[in-house]
Amino acid sequence: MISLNYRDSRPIYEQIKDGLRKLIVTGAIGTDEKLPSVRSLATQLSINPNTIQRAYNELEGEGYIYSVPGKGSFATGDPGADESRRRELWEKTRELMAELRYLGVSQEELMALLEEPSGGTPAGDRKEETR
Amino acid sequence: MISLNYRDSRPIYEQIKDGLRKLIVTGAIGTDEKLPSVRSLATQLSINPNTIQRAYNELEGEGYIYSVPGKGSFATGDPGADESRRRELWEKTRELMAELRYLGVSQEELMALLEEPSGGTPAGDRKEETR
DNA sequence: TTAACTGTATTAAGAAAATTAACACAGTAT
DNA sequence: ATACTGTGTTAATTTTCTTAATACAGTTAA
Repeated sequence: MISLNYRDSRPIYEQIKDGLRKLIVTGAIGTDEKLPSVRSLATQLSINPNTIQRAYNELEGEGYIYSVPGKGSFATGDPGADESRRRELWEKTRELMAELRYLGVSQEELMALLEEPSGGTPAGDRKEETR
Repeated sequence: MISLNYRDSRPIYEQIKDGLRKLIVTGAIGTDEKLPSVRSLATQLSINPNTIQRAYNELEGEGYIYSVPGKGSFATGDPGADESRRRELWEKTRELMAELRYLGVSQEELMALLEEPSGGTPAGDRKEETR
């Protein structure tokens, strides 16, 4: 369900946050669907429950999941309430696209990002220039 | 020129990398223009030169700057040679946009990201739903 | 009701990563 | 020469992340 990359410099709890968030926004985990319990996921990934707990706690802070003591943690249906997160992502996306343009990706290519929600690559690799 | 946020969980050298990269891709630092020296930037930000060195070293690895011992570090004109970085950004952008959609940003709004390279906000804030 | 789950909290220790410190060497420019 | 520049090294320090070992209370099913 989620895989950890120990060569990655980013902390484990961040990788878990990203992994779960991705599962949620892609619909792999539906609204109000139950997430693996803190302890079970910890066992499954062979890490400490506290690390999972931290990830869950922060995801709840971001509005992506909600937790009910005794029952479990579940995916939030509409996290759109928190304006801040949306602004943050919006800004980050703008910056990434600016950088892509700087790297030679054309306006037309960028439009592909809007159309096909899944696959795709920066496509037309420009011919090599020797520096 | 660059500001550090000590409340940010991300390491300083990462913040510096992002800051400089942004200055470069936005053109604030032009092609072959000299960046602040390792020592001067360290003094300016009140941090250790080694931390700056690490940021510069990694930025060079990513192709955004090049360094000449004795002279200084300069912005690369065409970093487009490294296909990997472009793929990475492309993928990351796709994911961000998927998440924005999940947060309720419409297809039309996303298009605004393509047209106006600078300002803008997620615009139409949908009316509040009480959860 | 007992047993096995759930989330949450706390305190301490350990491990890993980031940052600082103090140098040194060689190339460049004035 | 003097003062810059990037680069390299080693060690200590600080910060962050991760683990460990519990505990408590609510939930669920046998």
